[in-house]
Amino acid sequence: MATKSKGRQKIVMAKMSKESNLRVTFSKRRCGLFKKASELSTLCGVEIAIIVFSPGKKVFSVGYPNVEQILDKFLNAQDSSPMNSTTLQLGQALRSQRVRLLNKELSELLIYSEEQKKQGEELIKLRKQREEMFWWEALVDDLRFEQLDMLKTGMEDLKRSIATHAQNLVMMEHALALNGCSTSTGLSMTSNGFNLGHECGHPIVYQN
Amino acid sequence: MATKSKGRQKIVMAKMSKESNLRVTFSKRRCGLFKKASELSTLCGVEIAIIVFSPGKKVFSVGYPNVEQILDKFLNAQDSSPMNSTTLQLGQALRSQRVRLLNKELSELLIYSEEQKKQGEELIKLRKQREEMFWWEALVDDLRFEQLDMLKTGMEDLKRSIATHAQNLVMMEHALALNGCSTSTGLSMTSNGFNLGHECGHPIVYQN
DNA sequence: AACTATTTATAAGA
DNA sequence: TTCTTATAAATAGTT
Repeated sequence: MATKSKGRQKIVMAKMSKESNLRVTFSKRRCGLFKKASELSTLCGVEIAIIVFSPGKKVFSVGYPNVEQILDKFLNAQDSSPMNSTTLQLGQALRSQRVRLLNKELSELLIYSEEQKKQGEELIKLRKQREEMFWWEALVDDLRFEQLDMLKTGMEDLKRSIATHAQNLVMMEHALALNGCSTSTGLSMTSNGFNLGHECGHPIVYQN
Repeated sequence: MATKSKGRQKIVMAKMSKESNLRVTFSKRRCGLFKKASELSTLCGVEIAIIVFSPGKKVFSVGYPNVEQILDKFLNAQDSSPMNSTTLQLGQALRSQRVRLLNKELSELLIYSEEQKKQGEELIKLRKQREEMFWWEALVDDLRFEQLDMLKTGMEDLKRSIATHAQNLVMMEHALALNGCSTSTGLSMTSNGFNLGHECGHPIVYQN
């Protein structure tokens, strides 16, 4: 009786030439691989994840207990620096590879947005996260970039001079008013206290 | 002659009880698994990544062509929204699951930093990425938070009033000088042009 | 780490 | 595709 088959034959370790053979081999070996992974996880009680892209670019994945969790652990574990175990979780996340990577990506996104000279969603999100600074940025947005450098010097001088000249300016405002100039939009309109005290010995407050 | 060994025996699929056996089995099977993955990748020309945590919590990983690249592809592939294929890569990254996740983490980090009332490294990094706004933030840093709200109103009024009052202020400076007051730190010291033109019909420039 | 009897995976053919 | 079969490969228990 002739043998029904030659049985399993040794194959060379190189990309298979026949497309049809390749596809069936991929399916068989992928199943075998996933089974081995399952067994390893069960026998040794360890976590494992596998991601495979098929010849047709479809993605297959398994994970014990699940893929996402293991990827997260892996990505964060890349930070090998030994540190105080009492450090807050957020403190750890701060230094993690993943966050550093994302900072890099964010940086690229921000540069991209700026190069495109439009305010991207990311910039807006970041602004919302820092609400106490929001108004500054809104103010800056109102000015063209070419004006900022000049404005910078002007404002810095202004900041220094306002405190020392405050009382003089109030006096001058009064003098102007006597001269018939409108003060309806002037400095003295400020209804809140206007305090630059940390550079002065004592707060100087404008009032109507 | 007695058989030297009983050979390979069938085992039950459950966590191995003997710690020593478990560790050696983990090593053997992990090697076997990685070899199978390598073969699958070579034979079928596909991308594959495996991540395993050992019983001792050490992380082992392989990837063809490399782990990070495959994880990135996998994470981004999770974003199933079909979109214009001509969209820029950065535009795609903008919408990717990974970036969204990192934005969330960054947001939490920023909130955390602010709650701790200290300027964290992340805030500083973000500042450096937006250098054209850097000086504004440095200025703000010089002021205590409680002062900011008052300063806000003051500065907004100031911005509006400076343009219309510019010439009047110059006049007043001169008047003050005549009155014997020092002008060494005054507004008129500004040596650059100081332009707030976009709110005025034409630029108004201070000069000595 | 090496050995070997067995189990398990799978290439080829139907 | 799925099933079969002969053989290659992996590995449990032992040294």
